[in-house]
Amino acid sequence: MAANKEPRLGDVAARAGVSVATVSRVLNNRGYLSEATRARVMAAIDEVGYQPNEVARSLLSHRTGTVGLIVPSVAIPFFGEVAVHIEDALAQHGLRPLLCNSYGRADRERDLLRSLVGHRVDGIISGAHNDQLAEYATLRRPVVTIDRELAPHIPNVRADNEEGGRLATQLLLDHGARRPVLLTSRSHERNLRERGYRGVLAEAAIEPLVVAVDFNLPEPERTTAIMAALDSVSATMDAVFCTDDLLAATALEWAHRHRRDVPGDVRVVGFDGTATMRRILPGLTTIAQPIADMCSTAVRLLVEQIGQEPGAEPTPVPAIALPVTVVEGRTA
Amino acid sequence: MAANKEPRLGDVAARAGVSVATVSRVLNNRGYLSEATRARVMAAIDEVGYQPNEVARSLLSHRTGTVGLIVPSVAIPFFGEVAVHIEDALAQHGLRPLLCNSYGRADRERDLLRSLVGHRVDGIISGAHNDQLAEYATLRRPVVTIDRELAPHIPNVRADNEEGGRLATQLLLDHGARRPVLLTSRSHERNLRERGYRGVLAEAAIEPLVVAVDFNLPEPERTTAIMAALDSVSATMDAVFCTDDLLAATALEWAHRHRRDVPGDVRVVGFDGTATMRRILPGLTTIAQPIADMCSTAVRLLVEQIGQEPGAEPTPVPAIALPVTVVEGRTA
DNA sequence: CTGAAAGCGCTAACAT
DNA sequence: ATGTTAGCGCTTTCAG
Repeated sequence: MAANKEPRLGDVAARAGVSVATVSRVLNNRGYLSEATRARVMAAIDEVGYQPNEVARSLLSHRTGTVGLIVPSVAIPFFGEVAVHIEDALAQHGLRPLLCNSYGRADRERDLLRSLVGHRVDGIISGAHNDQLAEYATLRRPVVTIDRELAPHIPNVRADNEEGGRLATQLLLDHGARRPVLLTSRSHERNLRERGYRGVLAEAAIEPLVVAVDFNLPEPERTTAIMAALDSVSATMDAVFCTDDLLAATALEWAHRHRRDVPGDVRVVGFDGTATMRRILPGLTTIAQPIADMCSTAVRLLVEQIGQEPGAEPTPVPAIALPVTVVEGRTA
Repeated sequence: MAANKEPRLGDVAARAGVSVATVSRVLNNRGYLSEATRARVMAAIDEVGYQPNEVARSLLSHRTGTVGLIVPSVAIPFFGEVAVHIEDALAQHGLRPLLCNSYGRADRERDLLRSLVGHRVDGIISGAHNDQLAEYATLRRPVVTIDRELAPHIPNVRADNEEGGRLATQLLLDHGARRPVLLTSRSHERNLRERGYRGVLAEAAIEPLVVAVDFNLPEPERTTAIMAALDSVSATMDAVFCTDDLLAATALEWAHRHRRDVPGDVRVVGFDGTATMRRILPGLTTIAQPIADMCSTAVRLLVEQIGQEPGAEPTPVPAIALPVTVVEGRTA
């Protein structure tokens, strides 16, 4: 195994017979250089296989080129896809994500934040699900959230969840459902997908029926809970709008176990529409979030904040909601 | 937005009325300290909300506390799960992963490696799929691969793929299949899952039937290609062993479209058995890789290499193959 | 027990 | 056009 000693600027300088400053200049393409020395330095650089030490550069520039990416778990298809697109968008700005899985635990997220600040990340993109962590307020670092309202002054990018809820519910009604139930992870005022669902049902004068199963329950409790929740409304409903595709998958399994035909006996619509999910369950009818757009937007907002670094005016950026699309499958 | 100026050691020192050296000592718990000053410094530390600058520490210690994690894409369930477990295992050693998606492109992987070395990551864990990138040989940095033979001296952790191939194939035969086809992403001598498949068929005196569809084809070409591949063997086969669960999902869709009952007309077995996949397609019969074990083993090997840093004896670590398990679903 | 000072690898004045 | 030097924020001898 090669000795772990990377060549330094001085090694290149010595080799090229110039000073470190000169090497630094050709590296950063700054100031006046004679073609001759530039060439000589270039040669020396790849003779010794020199690669600038970004750590040293960071110390001076106060920029590490890294961004903390916090998600509940990249094993969840939605966040896996988010991670890919974020990484891609960051790369276009010469940034790399430090991956953090919070598992939905507030304590872990707190530790992660400390660690990221310690590493002096240039910014943080948070898609975690713990609402309102006070720590974010005192971070002294640019933050952008994905599908999560953290605080009024923190930019938030998300899909148009309420419209998505409306589209899903309307689609079920259009296909003949009379009693669509909402299966979600947390039912509350600010659940916009739920609000869309309730809105459409109100117009249609249909009584809403909501069942909730906590997103962060461990398996197999979660699956059991979902099954039980569906059992509890089984007699009265003829369709399910699931606020994410994973719930929808379990709803399909529930129907299968109960010999209920989909969409004949019960219609199912999901939410998220990740590429992976559509590959695994191509038949699933769902509402697709514009993940790639959301991610490039989030990165753009973050980079803008990083750009005006010091402590400039907050440039008010309200929540940005991007349009969703209906993916017609054969489950609704 | 708060000014992006983190407090420095000097700020704490001034506040506590001591020198920076003393603050450094309490931070690192080194040398002799009077309880009085220690307490005073501690107080000062959290009065100013001090958080050590890891960048500066890294410059001195030659350790960044970061590890490059290269995978084709965390949006792929297997690699998403790998990423989660790697992050978890790294965290136990105070390390964080810098996430890199190679999309299976060798040129991108080359760039990623350069960038990671530039960032002076403490090590690299590679689960990417481009075989034999020469760059790895000259990395001067600890490397461990997951499910990938890079070079004889680079430790590799993987599932017992050949045994998995055998188990899958045997299971199909046991369930009555007479002509199981292998659907894989690349057919060749060193495809161990394929070797297991061929081995069992040889014993049973059944002619193997292999169709391959490149893993890195973009959608929707890939799905089309898989469908076509299955069409091409449709008449002669009665079962499919897919070398990953994504292929299996598409095989199920193929059967659905052709009104072929599963497992009545055609039996399907997959490979990987990630938690996510099992949640989405709980009925799928598959061979589960011990992902958590593989990841903690990979991290352990990496940390050992990092520990003996300089350029010590390579401590020969042959490929480690961990046992797989059969997940009985209802597709075989 | 604590402080002063050197230096990690690099960039940016300031000289020459 | 190129070299010298002073830090970036921290740890670590070496003094005291």
